Amino acid sequence: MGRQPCCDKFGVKKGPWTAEEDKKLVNFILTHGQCCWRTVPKLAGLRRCGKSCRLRWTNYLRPDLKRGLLNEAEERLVIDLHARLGNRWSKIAARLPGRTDNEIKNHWNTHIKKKLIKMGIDPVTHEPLQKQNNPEAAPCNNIIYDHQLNFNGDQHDIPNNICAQAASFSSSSSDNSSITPTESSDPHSDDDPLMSYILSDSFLEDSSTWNFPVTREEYCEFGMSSLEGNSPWFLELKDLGDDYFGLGRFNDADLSVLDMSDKH
DNA sequence: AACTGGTGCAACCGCTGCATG
DNA sequence: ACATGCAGCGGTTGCACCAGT
Repeated sequence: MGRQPCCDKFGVKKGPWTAEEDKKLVNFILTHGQCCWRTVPKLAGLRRCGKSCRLRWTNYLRPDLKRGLLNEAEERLVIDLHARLGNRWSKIAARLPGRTDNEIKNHWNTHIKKKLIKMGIDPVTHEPLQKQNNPEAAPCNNIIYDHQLNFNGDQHDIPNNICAQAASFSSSSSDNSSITPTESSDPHSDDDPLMSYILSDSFLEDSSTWNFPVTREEYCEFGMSSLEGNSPWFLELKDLGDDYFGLGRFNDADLSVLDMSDKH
């Protein structure tokens, strides 16, 4: 029958993570890699549920995370992706390197939703609000896309490599063969190479759009930008360097578990 | 200075699909 | 084939912080 239970519910700590717990989790994952969350709390010496550890790592401790508010371009990308994918936050997050589903979901609920309502757009259907009050009104699907990411225009906040790949993608895949039927049926995907590329599987498969640190030094450098200011232990960690972790560069096995390009 | 309401975000809860025995 | 566990996902909650009164 089945497997062993994930974790016993007794003695499992809940609530905000302490710096000490963060340190233990990061140390464990950098040493052993990201696998089998069920065993992580036990092996890392944490009184947490594996689920909680996974969440903490993916939403907060992961070194490739960007911190801070989404910029204007990211916000518009989220709106466009939401119009196409709905509330599938993980799918949306997969198309925004360095952003988590939780972060995007929160940003959507606290910022974008209100903005759209203010603009007279239903955040669920992406249709004008008055259209719903008056079904007779003429359709106005372009209202959102008037300000969408324009491949030839406002793309200064999108990483250069993504734009470059979008350009080559649009020239090499004129038949949109890598786009799912649902996505390719979208009336807007044809005329926006950047969106077509981002929605395509090629985007997710192309690891060059991600910049994941592979050493502890790089983790510290990389992580500093995201955790600086709100995780005092991280300063300490940076100072301790390899002495603290007792390791230098990762071996191949470590690298393989750190490759999360297919996870989000 | 104290209170109140709004806001933002981290973390939890519960469900689902897939894997496992 | 079936029961069960796990990982992942989306919805929701709780709390800290801040601005306004």
